[in-house]
Amino acid sequence: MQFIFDNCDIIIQGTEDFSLSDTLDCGQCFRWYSLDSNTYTGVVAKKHLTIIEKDNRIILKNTSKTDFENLWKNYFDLGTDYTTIKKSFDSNEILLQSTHFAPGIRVLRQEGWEALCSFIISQNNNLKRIKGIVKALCEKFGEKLPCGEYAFPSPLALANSTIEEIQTTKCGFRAKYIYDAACKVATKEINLKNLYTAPIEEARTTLQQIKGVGPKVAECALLYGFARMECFPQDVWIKRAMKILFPNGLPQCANNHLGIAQQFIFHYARTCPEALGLDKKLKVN
DNA sequence: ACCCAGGCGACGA
DNA sequence: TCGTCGCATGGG
Repeated sequence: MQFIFDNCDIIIQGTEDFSLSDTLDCGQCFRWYSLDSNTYTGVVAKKHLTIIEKDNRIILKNTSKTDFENLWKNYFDLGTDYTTIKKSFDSNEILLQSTHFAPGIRVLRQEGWEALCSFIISQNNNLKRIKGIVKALCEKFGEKLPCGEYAFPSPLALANSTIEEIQTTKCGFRAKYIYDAACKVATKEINLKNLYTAPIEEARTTLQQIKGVGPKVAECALLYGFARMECFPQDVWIKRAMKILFPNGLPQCANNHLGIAQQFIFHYARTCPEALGLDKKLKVN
């Protein structure tokens, strides 16, 4: 993978391990929208970005070398060698199929608070509604940026609001959970900075002190928001896949990259359940 | 009308 | 400790 700085654009060459649709539409993030089949736009950390994919290149439009080095390179985890990781999965047939199905998936390194809040919203919900609620939350409580887009709301902005106000975003019963998370984070009762390096069990326990955060939401927040690649969120799709495709448990070759394996399996299972025998009526609890 | 959605908390046994 | 049920809202 090579990076070329062309005026205000960043051109990424060698994109066999990076596809916008695979990465941004695989269910891990909620603030990216496709304008057409090869253009996406989104906001991360108060920065708005348009990205184009064409001719085996990915172009970050109208940004800067500073933002690329300080934000985007880390956000898209461009320093990690996915070729080697995917190769390590090849000894298992199902993992091989899942990496071949969407070879351009990369697990994003999202902001911690945004990931935590977004995955609280994700519970008993679907992707379209999650994105709609997150969008409404940003527009109501987030800082308006010069470009006209909105940043993800700070914990303090939500803690200074009320459950009733938060409910206007149509998040339903999750409003009280969002509020509790915002209060605990804003007051530093829970210090998110510790979660990057704390022992993983301690990090899980800490997050589950928040109302509405159980094992699954905590696991997602840690994986997507705090780069804890040893996490393996088990939602209904992963549970179905485990039952049918991995009845004897995950193969050992997945152990060093559980979070990445999970994302490939999740996307494969959710996108083509029939071909894999993953009937939606399959009970997993 | 009914069921489901990247679950979780409350409650009863 | 473990199973069951309700939960807000919208789409199929």
